[in-house]
Amino acid sequence: MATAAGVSYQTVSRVINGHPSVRPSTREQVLAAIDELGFRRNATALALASGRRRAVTVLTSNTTHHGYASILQGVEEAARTASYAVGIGVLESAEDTAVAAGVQRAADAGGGIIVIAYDPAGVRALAAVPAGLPVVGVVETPASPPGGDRPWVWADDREAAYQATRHLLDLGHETVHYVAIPSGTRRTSARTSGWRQALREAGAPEPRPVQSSWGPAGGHAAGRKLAEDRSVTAILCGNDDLALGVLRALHETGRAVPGEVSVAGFDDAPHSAFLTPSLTTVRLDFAGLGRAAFALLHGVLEESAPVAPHPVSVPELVVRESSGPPPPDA
Amino acid sequence: MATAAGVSYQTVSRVINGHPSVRPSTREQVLAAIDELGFRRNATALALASGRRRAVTVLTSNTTHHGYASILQGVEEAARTASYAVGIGVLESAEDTAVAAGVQRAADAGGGIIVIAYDPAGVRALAAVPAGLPVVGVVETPASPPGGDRPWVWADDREAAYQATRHLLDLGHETVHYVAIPSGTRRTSARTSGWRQALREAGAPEPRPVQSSWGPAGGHAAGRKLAEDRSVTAILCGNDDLALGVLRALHETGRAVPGEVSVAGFDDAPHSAFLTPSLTTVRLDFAGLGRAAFALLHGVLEESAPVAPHPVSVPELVVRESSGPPPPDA
DNA sequence: GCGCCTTGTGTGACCGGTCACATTCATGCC
DNA sequence: GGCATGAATGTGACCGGTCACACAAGGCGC
Repeated sequence: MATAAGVSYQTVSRVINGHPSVRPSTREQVLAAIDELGFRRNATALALASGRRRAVTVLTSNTTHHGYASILQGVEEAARTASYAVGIGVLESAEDTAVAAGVQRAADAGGGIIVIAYDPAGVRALAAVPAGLPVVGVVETPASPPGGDRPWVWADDREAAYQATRHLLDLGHETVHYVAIPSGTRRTSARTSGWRQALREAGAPEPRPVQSSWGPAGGHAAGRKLAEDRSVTAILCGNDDLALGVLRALHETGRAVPGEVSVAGFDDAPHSAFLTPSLTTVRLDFAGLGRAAFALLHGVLEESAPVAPHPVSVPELVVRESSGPPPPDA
Repeated sequence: MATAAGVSYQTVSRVINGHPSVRPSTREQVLAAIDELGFRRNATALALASGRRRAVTVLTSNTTHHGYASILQGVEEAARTASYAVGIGVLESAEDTAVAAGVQRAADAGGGIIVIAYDPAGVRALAAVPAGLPVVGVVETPASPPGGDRPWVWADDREAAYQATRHLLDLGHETVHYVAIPSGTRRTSARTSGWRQALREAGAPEPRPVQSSWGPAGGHAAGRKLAEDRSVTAILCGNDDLALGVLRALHETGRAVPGEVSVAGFDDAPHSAFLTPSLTTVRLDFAGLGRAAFALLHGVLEESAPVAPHPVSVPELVVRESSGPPPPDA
């Protein structure tokens, strides 16, 4: 474009990049030509020449889970505002080769990487990102995970679990059972430890957490098991999908919610408010988390970018119909 | 890398691209060097030089809806297999400027574009893609929409709606009311017309569809309205989220499902099987749709790629608890 | 034994930008 | 008036590859 329309060639570059020493009249000429020809600078060439890619790749094991999808949406929103392209890589499994392949792909894409490190695949991927690459992890627990020294953002899952458990205990339940999502690390998950802390503080017995999966099917299985135990009056679930399965299992076994058993979830998925009974849960701002992750990464990539101390979104307990006092005879 | 390790420079390129005339011994040398140095060809440089980007950008108005997220996951899966990078662009709204900006971003990314054109924003985006750019639309209705001549894939929504409506009519309902998702086009949506066709064939009265939104809140509002009308005994919803809201509204107004009113959804979202009552719905293979979209785009981008006549996934009716015969006195 | 075709490899230009440096020109100061 | 100074612009190299050639060596036919 340059030469033909305006007068020079490098000057175009200067105009685009807002270089100060360009005569106003020249600038306008170039601008006019740009406008007329509908010129857009080639992102690929720019990336090659400058070495920077203005792109971020989100690495995750799944795009359909509510939390993950919301984080992705948050990242995209922030990236769009900053004129960054957003790429996505799905980790096929937690196997080393699959994880390595995923990281490779993200690295090949150039730009920064955001890893959703809530589950085993994500945690391993975060750890597998070669040092030196700009990366931010969205983690459950901040205390140096395997991919330790990397910057991260998090929602305070521990606090959230604590709040939900407290809520149930305050209603008068003797203790609260916990159906856990798969943990990303070998160590106790933040959610589990928040739950445990609340129990300890209340001097309540600590039942063994029921390990489950991510989806409602897992919750259903766990719920069937817990339903057998008549002493169970309160169940906290690692996420709302799990809670849905538990609710269903309780229904099938004829246990009333919240009459006999109270159930609380985690995440406040969009459908949770409309279940019957509607689900008591803890709202987590995943989209905000995604935005924060991008902001942090942006700061890593460009020192000029705002490096706001990443705002830990405060979880908010949402009390609905699925929780209530324990039955009088319990 | 080249020169240092092996012997030449261009030869490396030949080896990588599997050019036939390279002496086996040379090839092995180069291969060894590549392996040793952990060399990976720079995707950016490749894109610049070759003009092709081996990437696909998915343009959508939302990443969190079940169907959309599943399509994205399907695209990613197929793209991963073909060593394509996957980008994502979210359309902020259906406003012309927002749509144009989204399309620009996708175009700037290079490579191909897949537009999820189920809603107004998506439909407009598909239409706004400049001719000549490789694009595939995931559409609701194939018959030349505004972005007419562009290749597309679809699930047979019409047939799906027809099946669901038939199912309810076969149970003995006099007619079936319909809660509609926002249509992408001004014309009647495929789902609506499938529903209508079933009614006509059965000689059933055709109530006016209730226009709603995408989420459960919209379904809830629609459900409240329909619940007032005691003659309503069967409701088909444009998607499972809507159905969830309807279910909730019916519960709130004391109408039994399926005792008094039957409800059917659309999509078979993961939670639908676990609702109480579990939801009768039509399963659509969104992930498969995403894979098909990519395959088609791949064919457009590389003539060598398999151009399988895109497999229209057949919708499958899943009958669960939420549908049953109408009450005897209706 | 010579020309010719085929095979393997190297060279130079180019993709569309950025960067470091050279150049031109007007200005201000002594 | 001569000269350093800074603003405005142009030039050449380069980012890391691909592509269209040129070119050397070996095998074949006559």
